[in-house]
This record gives sequence, structure tokens and C-alpha cells, in this order.
Amino acid sequence: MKEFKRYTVTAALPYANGPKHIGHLAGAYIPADVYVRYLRSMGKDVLFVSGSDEHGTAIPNQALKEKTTSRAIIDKYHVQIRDCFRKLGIAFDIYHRTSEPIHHETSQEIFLNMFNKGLLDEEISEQYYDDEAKAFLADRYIVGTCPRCGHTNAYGDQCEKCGSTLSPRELINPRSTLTGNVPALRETKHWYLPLEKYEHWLQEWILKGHAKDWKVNVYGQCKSWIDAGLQSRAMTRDLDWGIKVPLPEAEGKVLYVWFDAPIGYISATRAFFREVSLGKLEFAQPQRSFGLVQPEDWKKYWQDKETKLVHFIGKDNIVFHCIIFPIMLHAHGDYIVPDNVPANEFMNLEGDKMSTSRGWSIEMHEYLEDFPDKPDVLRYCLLANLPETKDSEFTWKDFQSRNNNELVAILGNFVNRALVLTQKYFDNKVPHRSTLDTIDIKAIEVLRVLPSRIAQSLEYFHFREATAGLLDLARLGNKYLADTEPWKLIKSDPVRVGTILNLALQIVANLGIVAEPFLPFSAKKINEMLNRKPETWIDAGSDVLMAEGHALGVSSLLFEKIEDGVIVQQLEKLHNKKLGIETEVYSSMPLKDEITFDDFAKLDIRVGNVLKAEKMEKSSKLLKLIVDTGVDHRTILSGIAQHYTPEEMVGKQVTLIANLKPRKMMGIESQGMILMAEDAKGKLKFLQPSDIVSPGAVVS
RNA sequence: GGCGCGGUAGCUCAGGUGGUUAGAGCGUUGGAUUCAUAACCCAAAGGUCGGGGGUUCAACUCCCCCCCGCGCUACCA
Repeated sequence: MKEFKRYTVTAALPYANGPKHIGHLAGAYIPADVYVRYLRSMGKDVLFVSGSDEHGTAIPNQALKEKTTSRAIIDKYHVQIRDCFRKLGIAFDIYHRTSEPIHHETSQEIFLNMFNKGLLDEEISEQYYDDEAKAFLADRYIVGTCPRCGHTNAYGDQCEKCGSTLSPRELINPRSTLTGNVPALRETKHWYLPLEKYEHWLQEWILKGHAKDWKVNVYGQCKSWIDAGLQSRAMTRDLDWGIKVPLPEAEGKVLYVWFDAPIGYISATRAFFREVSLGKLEFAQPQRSFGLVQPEDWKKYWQDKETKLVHFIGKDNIVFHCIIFPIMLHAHGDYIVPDNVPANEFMNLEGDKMSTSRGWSIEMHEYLEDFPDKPDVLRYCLLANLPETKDSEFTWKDFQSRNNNELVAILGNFVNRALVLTQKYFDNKVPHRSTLDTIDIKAIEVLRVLPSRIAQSLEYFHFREATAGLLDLARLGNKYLADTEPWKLIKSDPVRVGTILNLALQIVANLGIVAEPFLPFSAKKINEMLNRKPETWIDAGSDVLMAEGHALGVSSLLFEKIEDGVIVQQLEKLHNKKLGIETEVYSSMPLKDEITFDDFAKLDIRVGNVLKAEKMEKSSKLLKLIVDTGVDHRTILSGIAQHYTPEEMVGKQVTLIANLKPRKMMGIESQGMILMAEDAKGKLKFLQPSDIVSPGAVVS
């Protein structure tokens, strides 16, 4: 493995439009923090940056929802997320935010640099413009009738009713959400990054250069994108929230959020060195001594080939961190590109996908409210279950069992045993070590190799394996005590017991070092109980960390058991939250505009019998149904393939709109629409009369 | 439908370039023990490695087909 002079480690910028949950922690922040703490302990020159991502259309959207301003939204969530990270021990050197002036400057500089080098293509297209608001409308600010399902409040980019991905031009009767006016099409100019020009470079850099050292999931995802062929992407948007495009002709335009967000890592680094060099810390919180620094020192961390750049992210960010941002850095020319992007998969929760909007999540602040003194327990559980190679699962029962059977019973118990025995037999002082037996020498050998084995795992981003190694170190201690049985020997051979406990305490001291990256709060506690200053990883594996005669501190329990009741409560809380959100979602779905009876009478709703049903070729959602409507036998395509098999549908009575304008889908005309109800999980159920009626029966 | 990643003991997961009896932790069962938060320590039971073909002296590991989960993408209620 190549040796680097220094490390720049980034953790994904959390989007400041809402709270972040433990899945985000597992995906990026915890592994990044462990990695960085380990590097620091090894004495490496490492800088750990992150910050809030505060631009993009979803911020004003959230402001609309919470009936406040975009500024208020980012201020609220920036503080909330930052504080949660702090309480969980995520030790950033700086946690910045993209709304800061230095970030705007940096982003504009990079944009201008690329623009001046001719790296960006100009393209003119037609987009909706609201005359009254004097603004181009971002996709989300246009609503209209969905051309697919007829939903009257579909957004310009997506219909939330049917899930269709739309473009604003497709909407029927579009209107602006700002003023309610009908928007007009106007020409607008945007700047595109021609990703396809860098395909060859990506092939060399990733497909050839990182075939072995990148994780398969990351590599596979990149290969998939590159092989599919890349397309030019707009790097600017018509929006009033974001970083102004620094060109005179770009009034009212901002940088695309995915252009500026990753630059946030760079601007955070700039902010860090500026603040530290001035001695005025606002966002920076240096976690180690950086010595005398200059504002320009940020360049070493981004432009020197001897710097190893590592991005920690979740799998949803792979394309941006492995394709788009590296292309930006490479095209610009002054910057290094990431050496590795150890993206994790997703963590599920109690058998279902985690989702803040669906209420199926454990938000960081919720956990910290309920378990304020247990940040390490969460860190441990997430580390032990990290979705490194595939989606993994967090359950409260596992949380309890990890805590009770591993942290309490193995790690905490060993530390407690060693300390209590020393208190009892040797007046709380490190006893003298005399001649070593074979069993002692064997234990010392294991002690010597375990930390380097853990280090090895960390270097390769195998965090689960490393975490297991930490527990093995405690197991070594437990086994050593069980094998030597000092409590039996104390009467007959106190000198031997001294040797045994001396060694046991050396193992505890090692735990104080090795546990630090994983369980920083507990490691601190261990060192306090040992009454010693923390040491670096370089000392790990040593069997002479604790000097003879050294007085130990006051011992207390590292971890406490979690009772069944606590777990039951959390499960209830989770289910209640989900129910609450579901009813909220249903009740907040606004009623559609009032219609007259005549409007209603236009609809020809009938009951039909499904005569035939078959899967549509090349479609995963559509079933082709032949329905007896009483007046005819017609073909209706229905997107229920994921909910009903063709066999299930045959012979069923359904309700349909018989006079809907036919629509062609996948080359076949659908002559009507089957009415379906959707439950909270997105499952579709068809509507049926309570008793069998004749096909063609009119619904009114 | 296309592409990517997965499908290994009851549960959560390890198993570069194919090679003796397929591993770990938890759980279960049994034993030992009492210094320790009834914790620790030892041992055992438990898997036809998603299914079916093929290549090979030999496949969890390579190739083909199929099924299931997740993601991206297309089409879409």
C-alpha cells in the first residue's frame, strides 16, 4: 500500500433540510470518524472535514412546508445536525456550511476557472417563466395535471401520486406555485459539464487504476455508469436559492447544488486554515496540533499528489463522488482526485427501509434524547453491523444484545475484573511483575499482534472486522484471568497474583488505546480509571504500559445493562411515529378543487370483469388486461404487476373509468383505467363491489 | 426490461487469484467456575454455501440459465 504524506478525509455533507438518522451515521460518519481517529492515533497528518449542504431546491421546499424561510431551515438543521455529531463523538476538524461566504467564493472561483478554460458548454433551452414573480421556475415550483395518472397536483419533476418522473413541459395545465399564474415558456441559458468527454480518463483512472483497491459495490456502480455512457449535465439552475453564477449574463441563476456541494469539502478546508492561522475559531475545531499554519496551507490537502483523499459516503452518493466531482477536479487541473471512496450500502431498520419522511427511522437527536449517556453503544452497534458489502439491518433487540452480551459482559466486565482485583489485593496500585510463565508469554504474544491486526483491518476499511478485533482483545483478558485464576492463588502465592494482575492491567491499558477510535468516550473513561494520559496507537501491543507501583484511579462501570422494557418502549415509539406520520400524510393531502355534479357526470365509471391477464413484455410494472365492460371487451394496461399476478386477476371484478381518453403505453393502447387504492406502504388494492354485479354496471 | 451489488448455520455476517473435516459472534444445549454488572471460561449440536446445468482430478469460489432481495435506469399505474 502506497505511503502518503498526509490525508484529507471527508464525510458526506448532510443535507440541511431535516434531521439525519442512524443510517446516515452508519453509511458515512461513524466509519469516517473511526478511520480518522485511528490515523491521528498513528501520528498521521490528517484533516477531517464535513459540513452542512444548504443549497438546492429541497431547502426552499422544506421552508414552504414549515412555513418559514430557507435561511431559517438551514440554520435550524445545521445546528441540530452539528450538535448531534458532536455528542456522538464525530471529531471533525471543521464542520462548515455551504452558506458561508468563503464557500460561495470558492465555488465561484472554480466555476469561473472552468468557464475560462472553456470546459463548460453553453446551451439554450426553453423553460417555464413566471412573469409576476420574474423568475424561471424550477421543476418543483410548477404543478399541473399528471399526463399519466391525471393527478392534478403533480410537480414538474415528478408526480407523487403515481411516481412518474416528469419534465415540466409534460404537465397539463401547468401553473406556478409562487403566484398561481400560468407560466410561459422562455429561453434560458445554462452551462453544462460534458461528462462524456472524460469517459476515457475515467476508464483509465477507475476501471484500470482502481479495479483492486476499491470496494466491489463502488467499482461496479462506477463501471455501470461509465459503460452506459455519460451525458452532459447542467451545472447551473434557474433558482433564487444558492450560489450566484459568477457571469454577467447569468442573472437569477445559481450553481447546481451538486456542483457546489462537494466543493464544500474544499472551502471547509480553506476556512479551517484561515481560522486556525488567524487564531479565530468559528467553525474549526482542530482535533490535533497543526503547528504553525498559513491560510494557503489548504492547498497541501487538495493539490499535493502526496495527499491521500478519501471520501466517506453512502451508496446514494457514489456517482457524484466517483464520477462528477472527480471530473470537475480533474478538468480544473490543479486538484488531486480521491484515492478511495469506501461507500457503504444502506442500513435497514427492523425489517424495513429507513426513511425520515415515512417515520421509519431513528433520528440522531431522538437517540441522543433517549440515551444521552450512551453514544458509544450506538457507535458500537452501528460498527458491528456496518453495511459494508450489502444492506444490513439494525434492530433494537440486536442493540440490546450487543450492549449486554458484548460491551457489558466482555469489554466492561474484563476492565472491571482487572481493576476490582487490583483494588482488593494490591491497594489499587499496579503490582510487581516477577517471572513469567508460559501462559503469560502466550498472552503477551497475542497482545502484541492484535492491535496491528486491527490496524490492518482499518487501513482496508474493514470496520466490522476491526471492531470484532477490539472485542477479541477484551476476550484475551477474560480468558487470561479465567486460565490463571488469581482469586484462587491469592492466599498461596500473592507474588504470582501480582504478575497476573500486572499483565491484566497492561491489557486494560491497551484497550484504552485501541478502543479510542471506536468508543472514544469509553476509552477516555478507561484511561481515567487507570489514572493515565492516553497514548498513541504506536504504543499499542506493548506489555509495559503500566509502571509498577502506579496508583490507579477510581473505577466505575463502563457500560450498563439495558433491560427488556427499554427495548419494548423503543419499538412502540418507532411504530407510533410511523402511524402518526401516515395519518399526517393522509390528512395533509389537500382536497382537490371542488367540481360540479356535471363534472362528475362526465366520468363513466363501470364495473368490469377481467377476462384475460398477461404480463407486458419488457415492463416490470404493467399488466395487460382484457376486460369485459358490458358493452365491449377492451384492452387496459394497468401498472399492478408488482402487486398482482396475471393469474390472480383473471375472473376478478374491477372498477374502471370507461371513457378515459385512450393512451398508448409501450406500443399498446390502453382503453381505460382501473381504479386502485394505495395503502401507506404503497401497496395497491383494486376496488370491487361488495357483491358480484353484471359487467357494465354503472357506478354513480 | 437493461445494468450493478447481494442470496453461506435459528439470527447478524467472514470466506484475494478453485484444493485437506466451510468459519466468527450472538442464540441453543452441556460442562467448569465465582474475582466480576448471574457476567466470564471450555465444549457440543447446528449448513446438500438460493435452485438447476456445465467446465475441472477438484467449485461456496469459474461459465450458462432460472428464482429472490436491494439499488440505478427504462417504461409506468
